[in-house]
Amino acid sequence: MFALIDCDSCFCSCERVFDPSLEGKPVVVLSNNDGCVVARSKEAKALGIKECMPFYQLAEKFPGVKIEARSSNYTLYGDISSRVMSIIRDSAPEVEVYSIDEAFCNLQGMDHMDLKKWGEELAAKIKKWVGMPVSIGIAPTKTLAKLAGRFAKNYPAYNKCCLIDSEDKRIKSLSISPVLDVWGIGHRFAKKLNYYGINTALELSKRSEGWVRKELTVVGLRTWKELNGISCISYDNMESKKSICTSRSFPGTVTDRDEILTHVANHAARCASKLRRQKSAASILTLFIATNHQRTDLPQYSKSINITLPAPSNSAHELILAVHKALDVIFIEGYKYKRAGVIVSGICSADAIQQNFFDISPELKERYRKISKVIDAVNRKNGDDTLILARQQYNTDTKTGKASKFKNAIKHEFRSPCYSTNLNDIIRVK
DNA sequence: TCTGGGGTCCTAGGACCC
DNA sequence: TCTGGGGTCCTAGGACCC
Repeated sequence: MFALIDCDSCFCSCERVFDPSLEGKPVVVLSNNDGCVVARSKEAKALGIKECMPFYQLAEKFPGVKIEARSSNYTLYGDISSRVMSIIRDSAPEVEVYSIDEAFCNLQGMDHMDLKKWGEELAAKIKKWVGMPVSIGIAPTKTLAKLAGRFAKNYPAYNKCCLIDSEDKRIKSLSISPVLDVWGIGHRFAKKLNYYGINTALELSKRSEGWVRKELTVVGLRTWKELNGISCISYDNMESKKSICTSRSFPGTVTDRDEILTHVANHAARCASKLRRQKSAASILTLFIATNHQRTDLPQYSKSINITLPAPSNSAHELILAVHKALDVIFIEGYKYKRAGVIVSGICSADAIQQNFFDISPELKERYRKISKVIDAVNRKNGDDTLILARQQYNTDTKTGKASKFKNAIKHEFRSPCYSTNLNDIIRVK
């Protein structure tokens, strides 16, 4: 059996942990640049606020309604999440952290227990110890556990935990679930299925294997098997990512090549730091730049390019060198750019890097490695971006001579304090 | 008139997830 | 004025190789 533990309105609940006045009110959390809604409390969902709704439209669509908005504060959410995950790890033998607000547990060897009771107690413990409300679904496959989790979330009678442990319960739950509610079926597939007269999960599960393979590819086929009780989405610890991406939209638009270079240099440095944190290195770097695709009235341009590095690397120096080369190839003067990003892939362990004869000298490599180590140590202690490479700075203040990294900085107008991780914020709150 | 079969790599895009 | 960011996996077409 698998259990899915899912935080209820995760980001909104995190905000409420430290600001109980938000309890019972419609709360939304916004994306970077306060662009659009990425999380909604139950009350906000009830109002009809849709996921990904642009923030500025809230006032137009809900005049006179008091909606509490917060800018996203990932430092806070990450810390609360790790507390929740650590309680889950103490309660189950095998835990797979699926996302910031979800974890799967493999309950193998716990068959003798009352799993419904186990789930209810775990949910109560997480609420009591961290203040985070969670819903738990338990079933023979992950896809069915996800479905059970939805029932636990939507019907208070389940007391935060829904168990699908018999054929009757499986059929019943599939028969009342629209296909769109199934994990792995998105809007496109749902529309297609509806076209063929398939509206419930049960109807999908009764189609032939060959038909599902043809219409929904091998991915859909896995979902179909899982709905039929055959577990085939295996345990994946996801500790080492296969690709790492850092990208941002610019608050306005950018036309200057050098300014874009500075942005992507920062993205590259961030990728390097993420690679070092998971003790790996990447051999391929992808750079992409794009104009604002929503502004159909403006000329559009979107381009990406792959650079194969001479040898896998996790040093900011080498990745920045690569984005510099990459940008020279794809940048075209004259467009209003809105977004740029760096993806690193071809990831291997940092201890097992295959040397390349044509790479930079081992002495230089060693210097870069030492510099990275110092950067990590300083930034761990003093906060991200305390120490950066020169290429990452936007300009130098002519009066003070100090480097500024915050030209065109991201907007976070309604950001809550980092209550649980930043000493100054903790003191201020007290 | 008549032109194979098998493979890799790259690019681009689509679909899904949170 | 104002529309996010980070992932995974799959497919299709083109270029190129033998």
